[in-house]
Order: sequence, then C-alpha cells, then structure tokens
Amino acid sequence: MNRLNPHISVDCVIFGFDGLQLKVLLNERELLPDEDSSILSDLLKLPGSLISDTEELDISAYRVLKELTGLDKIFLKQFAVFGSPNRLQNTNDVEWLRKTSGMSIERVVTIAYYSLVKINESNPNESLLEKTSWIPLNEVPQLIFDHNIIVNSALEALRKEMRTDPIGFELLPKKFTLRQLQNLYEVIMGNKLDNRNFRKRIVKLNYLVPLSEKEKGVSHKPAQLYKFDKKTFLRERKDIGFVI
Amino acid sequence: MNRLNPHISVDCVIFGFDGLQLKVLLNERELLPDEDSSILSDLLKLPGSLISDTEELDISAYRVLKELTGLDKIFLKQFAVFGSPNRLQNTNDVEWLRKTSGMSIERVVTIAYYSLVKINESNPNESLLEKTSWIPLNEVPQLIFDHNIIVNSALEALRKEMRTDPIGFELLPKKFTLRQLQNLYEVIMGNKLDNRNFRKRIVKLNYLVPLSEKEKGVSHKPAQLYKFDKKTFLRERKDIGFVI
DNA sequence: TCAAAAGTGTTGCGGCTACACCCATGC
DNA sequence: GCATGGGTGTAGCCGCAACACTTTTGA
Repeated sequence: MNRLNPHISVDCVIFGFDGLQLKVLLNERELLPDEDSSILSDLLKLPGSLISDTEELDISAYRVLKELTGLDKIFLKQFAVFGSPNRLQNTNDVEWLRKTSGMSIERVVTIAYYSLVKINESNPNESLLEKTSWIPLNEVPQLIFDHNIIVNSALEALRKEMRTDPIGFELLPKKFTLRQLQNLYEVIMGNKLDNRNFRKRIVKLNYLVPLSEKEKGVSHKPAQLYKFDKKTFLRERKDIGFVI
Repeated sequence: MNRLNPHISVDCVIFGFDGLQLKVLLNERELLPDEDSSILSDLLKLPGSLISDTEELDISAYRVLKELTGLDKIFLKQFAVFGSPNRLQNTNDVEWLRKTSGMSIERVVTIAYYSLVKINESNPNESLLEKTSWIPLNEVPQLIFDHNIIVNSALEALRKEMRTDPIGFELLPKKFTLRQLQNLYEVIMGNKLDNRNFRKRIVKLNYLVPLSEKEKGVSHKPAQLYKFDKKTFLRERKDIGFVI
C-alpha cells in the first residue's frame, strides 16, 4: 500500500445474519500506551482505514474487508458520506488516529460502505492485531467518532435497498431454508410475515430453486434447502413499478 | 467562505423539467488565457466547487446551487462519490482547476449530489461570471473530467429513488396538470403510461389535491391544476412492500 | 409419544390492465 | 367548425391477505 491520504477514509458497516439476529462486525480500538484501560476498555469502532493515495475507493473498502474477514468476493455498497467538519470530536480518538496513522489529522471525510456477509462462511483471520466481534444490532455500544450514526444510516440504506433488490441472499449461506429467509426479512424489515403467503410467493420465483437436499441435525422435521439462482434472476428480472 | 480544501469537492447534477423534457443545468468552463478558443469552445461542466475546510458537505452543495440558481430550499440528495485516482485525466482541465482555485491539485474526491428544481421558478442569477444553460439529457455533450459519468449515474439514482419515493413533484411547478405529471414519469422512467389508469391512480391519492383553478392560455380544453400536499402525504404514507 | 418446526389450500377483495369516445377551448 | 389535448367507465384477471391443521423428525 502506498502513501496514506489523511483527508479521506473508508468505513465499512459489515452486516451478518446468524439465522435469528442481524449483527455488525466491530473492531476493538487499541488503547494508546498512556490511556487508562480501566476507563476506556471496550472501545469499539467500525473497520475502516485512511485511503491510499493511488487506490480506488472501492478497492480501499475491499482491502479493509479482506483484512478483517479473509473473504474476497463479498457484497459491498457505498451508501453515504460523512464529512462534518466536527465529526472527529473526541480528542482521545483523534489522538489515537494521529498516532496509529503517524500523520497529522485535521478534517477527515469518510466514505461509508455497507457489506453483507454470510456469517458462518466468514473466516475472521485470527492473526490480525485488531480484534473483531459480531455484535447484535440492538446491543451496539457507544462507538468512537460518529460511528453509531454511520451504523444507523447503514441499516436504513440496507432496508431501502431491500425494498427494490433481492440482496437478502448475500446474508445467507449458499444453501438455506425458507425459514431462515423469512426470519431474515422479518428482522430487517421489522414486521412479521405470514409463512403460507411467504412460501407461495417463493414458489412463483424461478430463481429460488429447491435442492435435492434437506437440513440435517435438527430435532424436528428437516427443512428443504434452497439456493438463489442469480443467472435466472438476472434473466427474468422485471421492471418493478414506481410510486407517484 | 474559508480556506478551500483541495482534496474534496462537491458536484451537483441539477435536473429540471420543462413539461416535456428532462434537462440538466451545466456551466461553461471559462477558457484560460492561453487556451485556444477555436478548439476548446463550449467546454461544459457540472456546477461544483472544492469544499471549504469548515463547511458541512451539504452546505457546500447548497452554496453551489444558490450561487447558480438563486434558489434556496430545493431538493438535494447526495447519491455517490467519485474518487478514482485518475479521474482527473485531461491535463487542460487539471490546469484550469489549478489556476482557478489557486491551489496545487493532486487527487480530488468528489461528492456527487443531484438536485431537482422547478425550471420556471428558477431564476438563474444573470450576474454570475459563469454562464449556465439547461441542456436536454439526450443532448449533453462531452463534459470535463468524469462529469458525463456522474450525470448518467445521477439519472440512475433518480430513477431508483422514484421507484420508492414521490419526489417527482420537486420538478414541477407548485400548480401542475396531470398531463405534466404523467409526462414527467414517462420521460424519467422511460415508458408510456395509460392515461386513464394513471388518473385513476391519482384520484385515490389524498395528497394530490385538485385546485379550484384551471390552466390558462392554451388552445384546447384547459386542464385542472393540482398540487402536492406534503403534510397529507407524510401522514398517510404507508409501508411499501419489498422484493425477495 | 411428545415437542418442535415444516409444510400445505381456499376464498374474497382490491388493484391493475386493456380499451374508445365525448368535451371544452382558442383560433 | 376544426384542431388540440382534457377528461371519463367497465370488465376480467391476478395478486395478496386472512386464516388452522397435518406431517415429519429427533429425543
């Protein structure tokens, strides 16, 4: 990586779904030598980085993701920019950024991405210095800088996107049950769905194909597994309407 | 305005609708003293500006708009970021930016906004140095830097937004006819609509209210004028569905 | 045999589409 | 009186919501 650009950063809100809850992947912000760990323990932040001067923005974001999850081809979407001149208020946090980047930091405009990963397929690379953990969305503590605002904004953007594009599959394993899919939509959209009607809707979609395989190791009737067939989806995609 | 920040700019794609066509407001890029006007005439660009170091990003964008249209409270939406390290290829254009800003320019990341204005209510401030003109979308010539890409991307974002939010009214005068509204949707969405069905849809919307006033000075049956009642819309807004 | 979740059909209503003719005005 | 766009109604189909019980498995 090249020279860092101290004016622009990328931050990633990485969403994951464990079958029941929607979670975010957060980093621990290392303490500086002179910080009091008893007061400042558990400082969390979004994974992010100043950009390199020669790097495409999206590539910077992919780099952050790759370093954190070890995953390559995952869903990534740039959804907002946060650039308030006073978004870096907390002087401890600014001091930390100054020291870890080794640069003089003034105003930093950050390009925010959200990313959707399949939780059980992600392989958090344990050898990294920064520790990461999946935090359920409704248990996210106070984060550094304006990162709480960024998380909320990402969730809004995700909901909006899900109104018009079938991106939910990015959060599920390749093979999934209809129950998982329904839970996913219920959790993100925040409303219960009638499961009979939900399933009827699925049956009509040719791009959701049942596999010749069933769930295993559950102590009840095992569910049919499905996969999302992207090719068919792209072929059959129809123009959806609009709101006046 | 304060010190300029030579790393970050805002650019605005300003859409207008004249009742028939969707247009974009473009600036003429002034020629430098040593540029050959016979070769480089008619250089157009998106209205934009480097940001001031103490300014909120949105405020920078509003400033650009205010200077250009004289209008205050107009619809503005941040929709993408363009930050490729080599987006400023054309050396003439970079030279121009260097000279007009008086700063050393390396990489500039630009925050892109689109804006919707009511063409006949906009009062382009004639006293400005930079000349502006409304260009129909399908006649936009080559622009400087990556501005053509930004325009196309803005149109995409506008279409997407119109699928889920009733923002078309921002492009129409306060009082408008249903024909104008229908033309607007046809032009932006790119498909013809059945006018009987379109009107039936309108009638069901309480936030589209007929006024006790008709179109004037047309050589055919004058059309009923309508207005958009935002309060009612916000009150009655219902959750729209989602795509699986 | 029990617990736990999977899976399945029907009916009624409302919304969408397709389609063709009369009306009011200015010139 | 004619040209121009404004404005109107109906019938069939499809999609969506509401609603409760049987099935399969592991323990």
